[in-house]
Amino acid sequence: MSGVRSLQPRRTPVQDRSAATVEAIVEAAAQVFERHGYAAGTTNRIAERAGVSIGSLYQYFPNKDAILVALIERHIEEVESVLAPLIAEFAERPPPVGEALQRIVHALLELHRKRPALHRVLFEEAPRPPRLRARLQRIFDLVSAALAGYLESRPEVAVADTRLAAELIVQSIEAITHGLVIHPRAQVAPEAYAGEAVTMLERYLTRPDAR
Amino acid sequence: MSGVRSLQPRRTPVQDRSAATVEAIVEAAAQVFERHGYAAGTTNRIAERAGVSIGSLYQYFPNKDAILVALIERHIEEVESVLAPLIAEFAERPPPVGEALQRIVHALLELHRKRPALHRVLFEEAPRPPRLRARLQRIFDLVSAALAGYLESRPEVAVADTRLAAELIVQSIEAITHGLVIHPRAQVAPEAYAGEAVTMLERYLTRPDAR
DNA sequence: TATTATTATGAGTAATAACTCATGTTTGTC
DNA sequence: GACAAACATGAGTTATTACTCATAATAATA
Repeated sequence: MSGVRSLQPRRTPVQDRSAATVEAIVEAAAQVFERHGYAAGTTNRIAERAGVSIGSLYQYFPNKDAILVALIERHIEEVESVLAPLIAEFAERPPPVGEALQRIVHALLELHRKRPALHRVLFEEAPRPPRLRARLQRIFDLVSAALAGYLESRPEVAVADTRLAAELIVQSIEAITHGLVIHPRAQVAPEAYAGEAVTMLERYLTRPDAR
Repeated sequence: MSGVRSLQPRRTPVQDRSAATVEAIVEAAAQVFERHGYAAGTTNRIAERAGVSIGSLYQYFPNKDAILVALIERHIEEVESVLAPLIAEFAERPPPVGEALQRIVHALLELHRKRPALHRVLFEEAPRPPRLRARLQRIFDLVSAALAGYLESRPEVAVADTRLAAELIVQSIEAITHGLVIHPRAQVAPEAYAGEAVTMLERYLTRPDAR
């Protein structure tokens, strides 16, 4: 469990049918982890669910962790594809703070609402290989830097340290959406909650004119 | 893995030496889970670490989950013992919002800083039995209600819905301290970060006088 | 001291699950 | 159609681990 094990595939798909096999395995893994968690999500179960023999699974994934990594990378790409256009737009035509926050929170909430149980497994229960941790860290830093730049560009923003503020906001949004989606509380509607979170962040960043 | 299994001990300690055995097992479990995680934290390892035979372990804990539950309950009691006096004091002599937030955040951060790795196992990696989930939910609701009452009592608080605000604040503090402690980022000092979080929450709750 | 209740022991069992490999099948190429 | 490369198979191996139980040691009690 502690040795350095490769996450590279044994064999890279060449023909279409093997590409389909790999895709089936990844999707099956998502469903199995979703239902059974990481520990009880056995490779045999994944293969069965994918309609593929256990041998085929190990043709393309050297071990169980490699399947997990494939799933996490998939999610990361999804997040990037959602955030990148927002960041680009905010750099070119910076909208008011309220609108910017609203759109970020909304986009992330939508994204995470799709498969909450799977998300819990990927980001809480399962072990996170170091290389992935580094990658997530890099993304976090990039997003924080972009947000800090945006905050600088807005006149209504009034905080002492935009860099620190950006880090706090990214962390807060991440933590709040995760918490909301992964550990839902019956009491509060997600929309009302998310709306209030936006209000909180907006009030933090801006002070009303003292006249 | 899905059946309803008792979490009650087989045998309740009567003599002092058996009480010491139980204590040794619980502490050993903390250390083993801390180092190896839940899945790889085997009962045999726990017994060995406790200097006790595996048979003794199963005299007092019917299964592995029961040990986990004992650890979580221990932590819950710790949290309660920290929050209860604060809540009581805030109800009697409500301090300014900034001070109240500061003290809550500081207290929770201190508490969670002690054993971050263990905390990750207890609250992210390991399965959470339903009964425990219900208990945590109840505590969350009680704390939120108390905080809402406090917010009502402070004139400088200016939010539309104190109940909603209280829920958001509790959730945010929980999420931020967990995130900070469990997934530390080298970039930012925890103190600066926590301080900024307090600022954020304070600005959210209060608006400067418009004169 | 004799008897009983409590506590401790640890080799052994049964179940599970990650992973292998020898063999068979399909596809592409000439 | 013949050959080779790619792909697929699944029974079996090996290792691990939660948990049991028959037995022994210690403490309380009469």
